[in-house]
Parts: sequence; structure tokens; C-alpha cells
Amino acid sequence: MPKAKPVTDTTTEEKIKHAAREVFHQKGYAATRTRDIAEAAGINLALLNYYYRSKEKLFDIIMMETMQSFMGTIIMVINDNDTSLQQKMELLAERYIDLFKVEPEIPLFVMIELRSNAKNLLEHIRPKEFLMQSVFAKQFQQAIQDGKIPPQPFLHFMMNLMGMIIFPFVAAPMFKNIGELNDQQYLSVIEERKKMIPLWIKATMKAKS
Amino acid sequence: MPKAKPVTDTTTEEKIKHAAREVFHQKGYAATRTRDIAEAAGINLALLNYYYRSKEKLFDIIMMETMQSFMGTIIMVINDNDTSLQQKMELLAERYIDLFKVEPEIPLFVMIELRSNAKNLLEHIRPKEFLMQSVFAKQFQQAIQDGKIPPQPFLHFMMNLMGMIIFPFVAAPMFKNIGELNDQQYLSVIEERKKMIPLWIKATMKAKS
DNA sequence: GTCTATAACGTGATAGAC
DNA sequence: GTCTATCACGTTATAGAC
Repeated sequence: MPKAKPVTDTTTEEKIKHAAREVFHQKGYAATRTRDIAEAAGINLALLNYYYRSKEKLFDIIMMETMQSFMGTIIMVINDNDTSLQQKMELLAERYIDLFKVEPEIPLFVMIELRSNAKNLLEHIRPKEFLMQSVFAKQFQQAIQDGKIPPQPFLHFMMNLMGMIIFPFVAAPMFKNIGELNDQQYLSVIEERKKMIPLWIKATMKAKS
Repeated sequence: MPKAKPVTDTTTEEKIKHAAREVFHQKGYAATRTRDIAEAAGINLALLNYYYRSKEKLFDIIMMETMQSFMGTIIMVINDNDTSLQQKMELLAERYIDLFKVEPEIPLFVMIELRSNAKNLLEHIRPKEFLMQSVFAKQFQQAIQDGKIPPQPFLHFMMNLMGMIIFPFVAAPMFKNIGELNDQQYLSVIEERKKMIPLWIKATMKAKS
């Protein structure tokens, strides 16, 4: 069981939110009981409602902050004018893997919530707008025009890149079993991928379409 | 909303199980109410308990059958002595994509269940045993010994292959939004990947480690 | 086998003492 | 602010008529 970040947890309000983040991430909205959160926070159930009104309101806060972690990572990287396409891929792999090393449940949590609440979430975060108009996307198209890579759909490229980064976290139990690895060993395997993913992706981009 | 396979649904017992499979896949165990299943099956709630005793027992059956779909696909392919490594990759991409086109919720469902019930499920299906001792794994090692590909970990190869196949289904809402695609269009994008994935994977295998 | 009515239980939320 | 006790409600499961 991976622990979330080392936090001081000063106020009761923060203790509750911190516990909620962990429990919601691990079990999802429907399966977590407010009593689980209260217990994890070491406080009484009534306090949860005192500070956050309801389970749903608390969840919305966690959801928003989690999406911010998830999207913030990519946003900071893909619109930097001073990095190349190749460097952006390296940064994406590095930043995401570092994020998920601390909170490995985020990817699956986000995918589940996107399924059950796609419409709401997507029109709020608008991945299409900021991704397709990013420097990253433009550099990709430029590389094609410059003949550096063959013409190919940006979507497949993104699926492969994000899949290589994220999928090992989504399917961690399976791969840990296959490789007979404990949590720590598994993380060091994933650490290797930081360097490899950009090379692999580069190779796929040159493959004939 | 993707529909599950066209089925005759003869008996009441089958109608219930078919409805349960759909609802459990779409919403997960905790979020589905037995009433949802009864309604989807067009029967009364009491009948569900009459045939399957409890929500949990019904779920266990669905889980088992789903894992069978999931693992059965790979098992049939990876131990065939008459196909090459390359052909096996092609078959895996084709079979899995065909399966998930019919029931796109399976991948996320399986990942969620593996998270919340890893120990039980994994010691029952033992992916490590049958995968690592498969003809597929042996052919992979042989290709390295023959100098056809550089030495590299089988686990990374599997992560990349399975990730390319499965991840687009797990993160479908996100990619549909990015590409502005409806369900049908999205499936035809994924269909393209059947041919491309083996080429991409081949390219990654030749990249320097 | 299939239904209606209801029992038994778990969970979210609140009242009210301190 | 924090607690205990309790309410109100939804859900699983069953009893019993047909």
C-alpha cells in the first residue's frame, strides 16, 4: 500500500482533506464511506460534515485538486517555447512519473471519474482546446512539415506517449505479479522508463505509417 | 453509451446475468444497485435474489466470466507453436481490439477490480506463471539470443504492447474529447491501431536500451 | 417462477451537550 | 471545535401470496 506525501497536517480541516484524498483515490467515490475518511483522519464523523457539509462537496474538492495535479503537469510543459519536441516528451515522462510515484492511484482514479462524469469534467478542463493549440502540437506538425518524421496522426502519437507513461500505473497489480516485484522494485522499473519512453516514442514516430 | 453483444437472452436467469454484466462493467460494484440490474433486465428485484442469492454472488460470477474473456484472449495466442513472435503481436492487437470494441468497459473494469482485489484474483489466474513460461516469452528471449533485437527486459516490452492496445480504451473519454470524435469515429481510429501497433512495437524493440 | 410488501441493515447527515 | 447519540433514508434481502 503506497502512502501519500509526507504532510504536516496542521489543522483538523487539513487532516480531513488529506485523509479524504487518500481514501477517495484508493477506493473511489461510491465505495468510500465517510466513516472511513473520519477514521483515517483520526477525527469524529461529525467533524467531516462540520467542515465540508457533505460527502459530495468534499469529493468535489478532492476531484478538482486531483485534476489540477494531473493537468497542471502537462500544461506547464507543453507550452514552453524554449524546449524542443524531444525535450517536452522527456519532461512529460519525468514529471508524470515523479507525480505518480508519490500518488500512484491518481491515474486510475482520474480514468474512473472521467468515465462516470465525462461531460461535466471535460467541459470544465477542456483538454482538447489547450492540447491541440499547444506549442507541443505545433512542434509535432512542424516536424512533419520539415520531413523529420513521416505524416501521422497526432492522436495516435498522444495515445502511445501517454499510454507508455500512465498504463504501468493503471495496471500496476498485474505487472507487479508478472515481474514478481514489490512496490519499491516496481517503482524502480518504472523509473527506468523515464529515459526509455522518449527513445521508444521517437522510434515509433519514424516507423512507416 | 456502448451496447454489449447482441444476445438472444432466452431464460430469465440469462437476462439477469446479461444485464448484470453490463451494469457492473459500466458502474463498478459499489455504484451499482441491484435495482439497476433488475430494471435493466426488465424483471423484478426479488427474482435477482431468487436466481443468484446475493449481489455479491452475482458479481463474482460476472467477475469470473469477465476475467475469462480477458485472459482467454491472450492465452489462446501466446502458446501457439505455429506462429512467430511478430504474428503473436499482430494477433494480440487484433483479438483484444475486437473484444473491446464489443465491450469497451472491460479494461477499466478489470483494472479497478485488480486494484481492490489483487491478491485473490491474481493467485487465481496466475498471469505470471502462464505468461513467463509461454512460447511468446521464449520467442522473445530467442530473438535476443539470435541478435535480432538488443537485450531488453520482457516486462517493458509487455507494458508497451499492452499499453498501446488497452490504454485507448481506458482513457477513451479523454481521447474522444481531444479528437472530437463520437463513439463510432473513435472505434475506427482504434481499428487503425491493429495494424500499427505491431509496427510501432517492432520499432521500439530495435531502439537502443 | 414471479410478484408485492416489508424486514434488516448500513450510511450520510444532524441535534445538542460539552 | 469536538464529541455522542440519533434520525432519515436508501439498499439488500426475504417472506409470503399468487
